[in-house]
Amino acid sequence: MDATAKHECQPHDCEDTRDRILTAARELFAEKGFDATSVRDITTEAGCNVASVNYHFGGKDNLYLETFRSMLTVLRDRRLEMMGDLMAREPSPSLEEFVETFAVIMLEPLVEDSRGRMFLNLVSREMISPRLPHGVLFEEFFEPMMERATAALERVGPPLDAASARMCVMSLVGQLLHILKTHHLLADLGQTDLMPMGHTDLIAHFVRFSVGGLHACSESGAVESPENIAAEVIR
Amino acid sequence: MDATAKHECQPHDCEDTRDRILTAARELFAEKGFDATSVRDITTEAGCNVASVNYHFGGKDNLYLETFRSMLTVLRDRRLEMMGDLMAREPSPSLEEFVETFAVIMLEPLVEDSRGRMFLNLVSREMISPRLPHGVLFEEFFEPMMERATAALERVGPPLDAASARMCVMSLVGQLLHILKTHHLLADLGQTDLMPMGHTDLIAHFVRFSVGGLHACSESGAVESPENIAAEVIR
DNA sequence: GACAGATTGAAACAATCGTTTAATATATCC
DNA sequence: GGATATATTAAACGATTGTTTCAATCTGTC
Repeated sequence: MDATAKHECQPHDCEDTRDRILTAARELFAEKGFDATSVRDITTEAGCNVASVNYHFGGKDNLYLETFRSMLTVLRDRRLEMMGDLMAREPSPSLEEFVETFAVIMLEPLVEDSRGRMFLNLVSREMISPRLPHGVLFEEFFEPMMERATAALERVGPPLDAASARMCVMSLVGQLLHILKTHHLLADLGQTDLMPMGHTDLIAHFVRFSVGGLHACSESGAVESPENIAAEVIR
Repeated sequence: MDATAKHECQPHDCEDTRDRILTAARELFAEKGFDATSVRDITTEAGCNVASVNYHFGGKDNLYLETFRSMLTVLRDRRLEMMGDLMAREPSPSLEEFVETFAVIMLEPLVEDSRGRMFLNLVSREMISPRLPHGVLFEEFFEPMMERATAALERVGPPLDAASARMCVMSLVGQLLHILKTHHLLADLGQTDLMPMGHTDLIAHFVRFSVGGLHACSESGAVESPENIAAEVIR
C-alpha cells in the first residue's frame, strides 16, 4: 500500500496495537479455534510483534478470555435489549409475532456480519471444551437469555407451567441453532440445493412448527405417554 | 499389576498395538479434540512407542480419519437399522410412537456409554472445523439419516410435502441435540437442578411439542406469515 | 535537549509438536 | 540354525509452540 501512510488513518492502522490484536484474535480464534491459532498467527494478522500479546494481555490464555468475554456480553446485551423492545410493544405481541421475533433476536446477531458466525463457532467450541472459568458461559450468557425468554413466553404464550415453558424455550433455541448450523454446513459444501427452502420459508416453517408445539404443550397439561420406552435410555 | 502377565490376556493388553492405538485415539480425540491431542498422548495411553502411530497408520491425520470414519459408520448403521425396525412394525407406528422412538434412535447411541458422548463431541468439532475430506461427514452420515427419517415421517405422519417433511425432521433433530448438549453442560457444572425435569419428562415434552408442531405444519399447508420481518435478517 | 515511562522490535528461550531413522526384538518359513 | 518379513523400540530430527529478554524507539514532561 502507501508507504507514507503511517500516520494517515487507514481503517485498520489507526487503532492501537491492543485493539488490532483483539480484532485479529476474534477472527482467528473463531475461525480455527484456540489450539489451532498460534500467537504468531494473531500478531501477524494484527501487524505487530509477537511479544505484544504478552505485553498487553499477559499471555495467550488471558487474550482468549478477554476476547471471548467481550463478544459474549455484547451479544447478550443486544439480545436482551431486543427482547425488552419486543415485550414493551403495545399491545402485547401475539404468539406468532413473539415466535417470529424470537427467531430474529436469536439469529440476527449471528448472521448480521461475518463476526456473528465466527462467534457461533466460538461458543460451540467453548461448550465442547471449556477454557473459560467454570460456568461463566452458562451463568453470564445462556441463563440470562433463558430466563428472559421463558418469562416472556409465559406472558404471551398459552398457559404453561414454569418447567414446561423452560423446556419450550429449549425447543425453540434448539431448532434455530440446528437450522443455522446446517445452513452453514451446506453453504460450505456449496450444496445450496439440499436445503430445500429459502430463508423466508425457513422462518415460516419454524414459526408454524413452534406455534403448534407450544399449543400442544399447553393443551395436554398432564398427558403421560403410555409406554415410556424412551426415558429408560438416558439412564 | 502382574509382571508375568505379558502373554495372559488382560482385557486391554490382549489387543494388538494397532487396536490399542485406535481405542486410545477415539477417547482422546473425542475428549480434547484433534489439535489438543498429541501423538504422544495417544501412544502413552495405548502403552506403545511414539513411532507406532506412523508405522501402523502413516501419520496423525490418517489415524484421525480412520478413527472417525469407523465410529461414523457404526453409529449410522445402527441408527438406520433401528429406523428400519421401527418402520417394519405391524401395524405402522402411530405418530406419537414414531416421534418417541425417533428420539430413542437419535439419543440412545449417544448416551449408551461414555463413547457415545465422546462421539457427539467429535461430530460437533468436525462440523465446526472439518478435517475429513470435503463433504464426507454430510454425505455419509447426515444425509442418509435425513433421507430415511424424512421418508418415514411422510409415511406415518400427517400429510406433508417433501420440503416441509425435511424441515420437520430438522426441527426434531435440532431439539434433541440441543436438549442433550444442554444436559451435558449442566451435568458438567453440577447444576442438575437447572434442568427442571428428569429424563422421562424431557422425552415427554419432546414428543408433545413435536407432535403438535408436525400437525401444525400439516394443517396450514400454505399459510404465509403476514409480515415476514424475520426473513430479511438472514440476508 | 534531557529525562522517565510506555511501547515496540529482533532474537533467543525451553518445551512440545509430528515425523524419521536406525537398531533391536519377535515370529515365520526353508 | 539361518534367512526373512514384521513389529517395536530408543533416539534424534527439524519445525513450531508460548514466553522471555533486552535493547531500541516512541511519547509526553520538565
